[in-house]
Amino acid sequence: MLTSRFPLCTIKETPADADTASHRLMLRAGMIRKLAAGIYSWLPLGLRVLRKVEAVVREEMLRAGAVELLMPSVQPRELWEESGRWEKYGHLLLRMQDRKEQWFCYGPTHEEVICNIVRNEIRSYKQLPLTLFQIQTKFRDEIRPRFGVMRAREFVMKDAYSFHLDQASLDTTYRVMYDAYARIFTRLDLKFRAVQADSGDIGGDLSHEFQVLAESGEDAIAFSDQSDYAANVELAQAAPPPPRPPPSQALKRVATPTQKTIAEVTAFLRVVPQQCVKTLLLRSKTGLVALCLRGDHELNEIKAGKLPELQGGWTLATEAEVLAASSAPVGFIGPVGLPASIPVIADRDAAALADFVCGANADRTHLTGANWERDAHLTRVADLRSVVAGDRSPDGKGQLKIARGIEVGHIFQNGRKYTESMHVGVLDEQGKLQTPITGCYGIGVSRIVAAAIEQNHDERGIIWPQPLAPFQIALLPLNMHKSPKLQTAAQALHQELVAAGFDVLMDDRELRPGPMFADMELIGIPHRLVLSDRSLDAGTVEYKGRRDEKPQDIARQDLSAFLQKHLRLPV
RNA sequence: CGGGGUGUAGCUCAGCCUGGUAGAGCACUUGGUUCGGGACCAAGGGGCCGCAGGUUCAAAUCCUGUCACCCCGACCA
Repeated sequence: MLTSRFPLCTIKETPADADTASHRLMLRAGMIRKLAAGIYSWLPLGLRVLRKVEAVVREEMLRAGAVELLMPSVQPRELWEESGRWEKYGHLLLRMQDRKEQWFCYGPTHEEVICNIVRNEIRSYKQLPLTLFQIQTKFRDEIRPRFGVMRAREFVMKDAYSFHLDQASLDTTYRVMYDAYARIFTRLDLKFRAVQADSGDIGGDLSHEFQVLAESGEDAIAFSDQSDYAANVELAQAAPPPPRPPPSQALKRVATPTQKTIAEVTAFLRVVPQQCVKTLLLRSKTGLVALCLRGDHELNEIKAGKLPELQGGWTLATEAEVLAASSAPVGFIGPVGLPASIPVIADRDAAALADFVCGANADRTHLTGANWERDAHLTRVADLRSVVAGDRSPDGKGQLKIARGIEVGHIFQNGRKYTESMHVGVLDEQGKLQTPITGCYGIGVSRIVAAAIEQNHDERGIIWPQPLAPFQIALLPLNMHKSPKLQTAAQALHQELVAAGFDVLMDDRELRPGPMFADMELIGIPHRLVLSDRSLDAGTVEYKGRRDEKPQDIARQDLSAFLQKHLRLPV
């Protein structure tokens, strides 16, 4: 490919509304352009990268036994009403009407459509298990799109759905997909972790996320430094604390005239936050609920949401409700002496404390030497808190560390959630109608492009991992327009490289060397060959890897062997 | 949805307070010089100042409305 025929669209200045490295570099390198909030065009250069990701994903899905199909991006309302998600999906669903005023949505995901296909086309257990996938543009009307294509409203996703008659079959496919995902991200040269995850609104039981490790990631993941335990912090558990020691102190009231927060109380009473219990009053559908946490821990709202007492949603109690229930303002609530009608649920670590400090349910007063059972009723113990770095891993091996990640893949087992509501049925060996169980498996194809850049860039631009690079080799003949013999040599080398199967971009613009080098480094082509009259006379070609400090001269006759050795042929 | 901000040339922005013929740098075109790390000189092209009303002899500038976009939060596979 010649730069004179391939619009590079690079820009020197940093665009105003680019917040992260990948967003900035994708705009500067001319990969994408914004059309509206969270909606981007893929320019030729960006599309080449997107296609490379797709190719790897497609190849590995096919290798894993999945079958490709393509479903519509626009879907009728009726289908979504069957699953109940026309209402439930909320504002994330982009709705629209056709000329007959029939309602449609732009598909944010395709469970409904795939179930519709399977229920119409698959009749017999002999056709199962079946895994279908597509690579498709999706639209989710995110409240706040940001970071370019990382959290866009319109994005490219690979989604796969598997159908099974029994759990063992689903487990097998789930494992196959897990392995295929690991192979995909390994092939793309990304540093990633597979982590246990919350299945969220998709619903279901078992779920793993594939997180590309990056400082700018929106998710926090916890992993053991000595085992392969890894989980999203939404879900991660710490090892349970040792049993509670017996009480050794008497309960004592202390005046805390102005101290409301844990930090103020611990400073005033000269105790550590680990010896305090903080109490949160929540308003649930059925009444007030008190949750107790150790002073240095934070409530994990996803874990809390799974408590039976909080089914159907909850909010923090208002100041008035707190005052009415505990006869103390916010800041002085504690588990001792709360009305019996309020269940007290303590996090495991809070429940393991003896002789702790807590609010006294009286204005400007705290308690020291408080103990569960003796002083405070304990309805139940649960895991309620978010893990912190340094917690012991739940498998007993090592300590948890916390890193940030970009979610690029998510696999779920979702039971019969969709097949039941969508009335998918197949006949089993006995001729009995069975509702299949399903798994679903997503990969954020366009997000991977951004994630790869987050992991691979420097101050000059992108540094593509070879499998993602839009071109493998940048061929730069310096001042070629001045030298007919250089022109001839450059064209010959270009053709030779193309014939050898490499993706080559030759810069035939009449540019000075500086801008040429800068452009090729910005767009991140991993290998650079420079030809000049000087090198021609010396019978060499200059080679420099994108990460190399210095270029090296390769004898012209050795070049082919050199490249075969250092470059992988494109997929 | 709440709070804050911005809309002026392809990009980054000045001009607005204090109304009076539309600006700079970068990018682009042409000519010349330069030529291994984002050159220089000269000459050009390019803007209904987001949109709609209003005030005024006169509006990018003041007023009202509206739309879009950005940031923080809430929210969110």
